[in-house]
Amino acid sequence: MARWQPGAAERLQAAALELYLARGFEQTTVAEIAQRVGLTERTFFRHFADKREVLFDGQDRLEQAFLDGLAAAPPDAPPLAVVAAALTASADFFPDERRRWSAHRQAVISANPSLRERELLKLAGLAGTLSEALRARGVPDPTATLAAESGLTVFRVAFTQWIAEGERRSFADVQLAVLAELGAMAAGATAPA
Amino acid sequence: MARWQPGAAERLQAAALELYLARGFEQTTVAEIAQRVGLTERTFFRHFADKREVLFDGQDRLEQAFLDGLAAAPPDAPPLAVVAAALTASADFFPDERRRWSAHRQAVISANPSLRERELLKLAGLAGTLSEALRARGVPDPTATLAAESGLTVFRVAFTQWIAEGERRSFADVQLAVLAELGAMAAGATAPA
DNA sequence: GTCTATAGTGCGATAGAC
DNA sequence: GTCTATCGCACTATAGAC
Repeated sequence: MARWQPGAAERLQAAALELYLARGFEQTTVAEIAQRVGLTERTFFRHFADKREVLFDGQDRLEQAFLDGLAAAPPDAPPLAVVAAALTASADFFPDERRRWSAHRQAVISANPSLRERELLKLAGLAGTLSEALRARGVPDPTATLAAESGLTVFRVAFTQWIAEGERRSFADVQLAVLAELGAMAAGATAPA
Repeated sequence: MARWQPGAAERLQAAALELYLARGFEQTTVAEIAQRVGLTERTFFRHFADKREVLFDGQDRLEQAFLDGLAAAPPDAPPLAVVAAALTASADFFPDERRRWSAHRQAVISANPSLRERELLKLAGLAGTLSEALRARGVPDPTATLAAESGLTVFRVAFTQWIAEGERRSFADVQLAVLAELGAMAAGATAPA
């Protein structure tokens, strides 16, 4: 028999989310999380940089999905269309089966300012990656940054709606609807009478 | 003579920014900041919730400026135009004399992820306030959220440009240029060929 | 795997302003 | 007397150093 069970990181994540949900983020100590899966505090910090980080992984894969979708867009597509392609590619990460889990995780995050901070930093990182990729395609600043940030805004708004009570549409569908709404809003403000 | 000098919070802020700039945020202890202005650690935490917060105040006044500008927009203005009015009102907070100081402060923040997190939380708070105000004007979601978030994106991009080396335009001018660029980008993506 | 610095909190005491 | 700013001390947990 193995000296330690495999999947330490995954077990720590599961235990952390449970405890954060049950008694709140601040009321949960790292020692408790580690103990629950038979590990030590020290081991927790070997896997995750800090107590918050345990809720934010898989970000790399989401980022890669964005980049893949972006790369698949036609070379001459306008910036916002390129971003839309990236967003579409990300929809695979949010199948209907994941909706409940996403809602739980989001509830924990939304309830704690320090977790909100970390979430915003991660999303800002995604926006930075996207705008960087746009610049690599030849889109100049500030257009690249504006397009990337707008894309992330669509992503966030769509995600919030997707996990809302009673929402039935797929993440992809919600995202398309929000994207259309963004276009309408921008057109409404710029269209001459 | 008074037992304590007035303006404790202001003195703590000044000392904190100096030390953060000189030796870095993490390398500076709260005890050092407090000692430098003749106060104790405990008093620092009476004025600021945590070590980061000392760099983020006056946020309330900026928020109020946004709201005032927003309230001054005509009732039938489209959402993004209302947001533009709020942005314009905020320009008073960034006169040319403040450009250098803003750049220094931003350098400290940008150099530290934990400060970036706090900054993003504050900006998200502003966006939340704006979208709330739009909803109060009768703008439905998700348009209200999209307009508010887009406005903050413009604000952030403009601010970054305003403090960039060699930039001479006023904050108001930069912001207008970015706003126009956002309109062009949105139009470019939605306009049929 | 242990040891330690530091952030941050709770409660109480003190000293001045009014 | 009340109110408020400050300080002192004990304490926990995070996070990093050794």
